[in-house]
Amino acid sequence: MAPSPTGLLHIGGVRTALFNWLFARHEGGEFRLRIENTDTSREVAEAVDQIQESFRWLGLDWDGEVTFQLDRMDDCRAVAEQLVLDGHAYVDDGAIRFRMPDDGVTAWDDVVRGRVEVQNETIEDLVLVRSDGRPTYNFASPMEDVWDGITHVIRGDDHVSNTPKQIQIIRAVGAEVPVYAHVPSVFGEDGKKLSKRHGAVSVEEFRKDGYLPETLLNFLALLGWAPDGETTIMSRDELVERFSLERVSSSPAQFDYAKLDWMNGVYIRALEPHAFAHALLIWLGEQGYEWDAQLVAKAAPLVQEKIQRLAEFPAYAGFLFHDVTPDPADLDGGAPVCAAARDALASLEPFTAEAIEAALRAVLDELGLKPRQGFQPIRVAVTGSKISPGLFESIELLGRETTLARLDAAA
RNA sequence: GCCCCCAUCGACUAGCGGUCCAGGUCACGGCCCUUUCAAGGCCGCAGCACGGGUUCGAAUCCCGUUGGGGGCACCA
Repeated sequence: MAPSPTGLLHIGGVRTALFNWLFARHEGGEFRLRIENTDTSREVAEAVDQIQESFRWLGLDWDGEVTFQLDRMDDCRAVAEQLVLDGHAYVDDGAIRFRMPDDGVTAWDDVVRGRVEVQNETIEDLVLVRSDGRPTYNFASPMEDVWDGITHVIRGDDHVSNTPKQIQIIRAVGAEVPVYAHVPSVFGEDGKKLSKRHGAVSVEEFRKDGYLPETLLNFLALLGWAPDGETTIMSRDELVERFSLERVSSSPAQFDYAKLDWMNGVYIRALEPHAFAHALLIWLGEQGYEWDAQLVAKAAPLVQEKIQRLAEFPAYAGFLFHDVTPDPADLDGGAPVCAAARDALASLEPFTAEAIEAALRAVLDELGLKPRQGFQPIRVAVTGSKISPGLFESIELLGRETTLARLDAAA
């Protein structure tokens, strides 16, 4: 995987990285991370760290040290000078250009696209080394592939047109040409390039929105690849075990946020309760919430089946951590029930969900209210919202004192 | 403008000549369950872009049309 450090890691780039990683892990090979920073003018200072942090969070571990393209500037220059000596390149306006063949074709068997042939006459003599001495991407990249012993280059299909150029260079230096696999791009929901207006696009944004890394990997793997027609949910290990480049589709896919949400819900529900609580705690911490960990852990099971993203937790369970201000309209004439509920709960023992339910149902019976009519005002009074976790469990967690105060206020 | 690529339900896909009047998942609609919201269960809607071939037989192979995308830098 060879990102350029121009900003946050894009989700499309992650998918390309994932395919590389899955392929390497499946084959028992190595997954290498290289930063392509030859364009110093576009480099963003923190990008290198952020990219690595994103990969770490996703669990896409790379082998060996991260390499930087710019570190091999001198090596590239030396090769370019040799190519000039060999007659494969020439000096032009201070830059060094590669001499492309004028006829014939350059071809390769792309693992996802099949045989690709390009007429050499359509390829111009590309710049190897700029007049300021820095190598260009199309020169440094294949040279590094050679030096690093890269056997498989799996990248976005925007590189298809670069491939014949790189192959020519590799041949000119007498090295072995790697296997290429060009994976199609990922589009937004309008079929256009995935961009900000579609929603989250960087790994950091998905993380902030409360998606789990395993969801992202599973979802991304299915964008352009499928093991069969049935399987949808696959663990990291299963993905590694079943992945094959040959089954990567050659047609582009659209990013479906609704399906991502559904899948994240599946993963959240599959978590062990303590693991879910842990994920919640980590997320809350990252987002700057300073909520009581004990209470979060207790609240977690109440919402685990209800939310699809960790970021929904504050809206569902916030009433346990701060005051609420119910909309009077939502109380909908429920003052009498709230008053009766207050009395019923005032000295209830034990103050448990089970006992609370029994007591409140008795109240509704007395007032001749249906559950739907009676519980809703109480819910609004206690949680401040018409939508909440289970009412009785919520009340138990909230505690008697706060519950009575809120019922009083509503009454 | 010049090269190149792609094309199955709204979306992701299975299908690699007969087992497909096309299967799975999301979304959507209905019903059930139910203290709200979810979750869950059941049912449903919906597709081989179009036109020619090849073949006994095509979603699957070939050609064209249309539509979409990518590339053509001293960017990566």
